[in-house]
Amino acid sequence: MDENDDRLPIPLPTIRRYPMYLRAVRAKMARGEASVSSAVLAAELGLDPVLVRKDLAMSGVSGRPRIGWSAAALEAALAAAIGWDDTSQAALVGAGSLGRALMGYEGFREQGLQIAVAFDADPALAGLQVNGVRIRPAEELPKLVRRLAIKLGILTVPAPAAQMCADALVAAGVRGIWNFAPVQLAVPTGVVVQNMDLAQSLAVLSHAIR
Amino acid sequence: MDENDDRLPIPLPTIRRYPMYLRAVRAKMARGEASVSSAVLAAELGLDPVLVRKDLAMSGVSGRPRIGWSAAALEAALAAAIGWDDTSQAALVGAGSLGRALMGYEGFREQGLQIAVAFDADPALAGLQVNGVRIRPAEELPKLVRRLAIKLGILTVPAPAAQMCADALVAAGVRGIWNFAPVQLAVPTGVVVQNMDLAQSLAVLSHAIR
DNA sequence: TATGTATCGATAGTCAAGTATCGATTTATT
DNA sequence: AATAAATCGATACTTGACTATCGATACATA
Repeated sequence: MDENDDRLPIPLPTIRRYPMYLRAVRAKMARGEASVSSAVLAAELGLDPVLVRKDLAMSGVSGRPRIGWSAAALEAALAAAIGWDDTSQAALVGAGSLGRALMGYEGFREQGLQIAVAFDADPALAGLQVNGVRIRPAEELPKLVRRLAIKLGILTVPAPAAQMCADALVAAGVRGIWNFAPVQLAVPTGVVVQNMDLAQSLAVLSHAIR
Repeated sequence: MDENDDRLPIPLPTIRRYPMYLRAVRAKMARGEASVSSAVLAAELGLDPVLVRKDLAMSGVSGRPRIGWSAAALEAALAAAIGWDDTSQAALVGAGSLGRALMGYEGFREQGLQIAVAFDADPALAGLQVNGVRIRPAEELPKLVRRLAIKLGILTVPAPAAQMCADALVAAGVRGIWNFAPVQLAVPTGVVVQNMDLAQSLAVLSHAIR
């Protein structure tokens, strides 16, 4: 199902909302409902119905007046749009407390993500197993990531080590990095970095309640 | 220092970038530099110099041509704008692996955040101590949060429990919730929710490398 | 002292996201 | 069969963030 529509590039804000829609749609399916309407989705998620329709239309499916959208079709289209339709393997670098927390997170499965390997520079951690994945010494990263053809790296190392680890991941063939370190990474074009910065989020919150 | 400027409401994207600036400025101060220029900051952070100037101007400080901005003044102004100038206490709810990882995170200190108490429904966790903070049974939440006058809640519980815990926090007087659960919380007006949704971030990444 | 240069600050312009409105379509009801 | 109601889809509008340009300022150097 890789008929990847050149309809239009989907706006980033829309992509960010897709997981919300996907969860809501899956919940409806689990309750046996075959269709969903923009009005109901909007009410549940606190959005404008028009925005919901626009977002869903970007995925390529069409709704039917008076009925809504086919839940099954939506589920498939949304998952495909965000690349969650098939499982992709990831390498986690930095098995500190945050890294191990992510390794233990069950939710990734329904997001098409599987942490296939984990690495840490600390020899004391090597050999430890979390959620069925063994932590390996950092030296094995280049060979293993390349051999497994892993395209996604999860970076949960302390800030000073982040750039070095990112370089190693890129050199091993990774195409995207999910960066939890509070550092602006420099990567070659073609490699995508998504920052998961706690500080950014916290800043918005504490500014709002100041 | 609560002369909270009615200059202009600071745009949200700007607020999100403030932590980046703040880190960069602090790094320069640590290296003994008294001034920073928009050009240098922009280059380091991968931004446009004009955008940097606009962002920094929102904080209320003025730069000097040919010199740049006073690092010390910037540091103070940025920290004040995002409410990191004085330490605020937070209550963490849900001491699972993610919750404990956050409790162990050292970086919060320089972001003016101190996790003062932690709660969990699991009696097996109650009494356990992480990073100097003891985990308490959930029943004590209402009384303790109110007694300590805590204004910020960190929600790291499983999705089904999130709304209930949010309600409890709000009832106890919390004004802002940092929500790590993949759920759209319903809260009364006046209470701010900031979602830290792993799925949103992951969606952008896996869509980009699809 | 005069000139050059790096830097800020303000104005105007562009673009994208979100909002509002209204017509089109399909099902339900009488 | 006709009418009503609910919902989608398309168009225009508004808002806000970012970008580009240019003049103003202050320090360095000759």
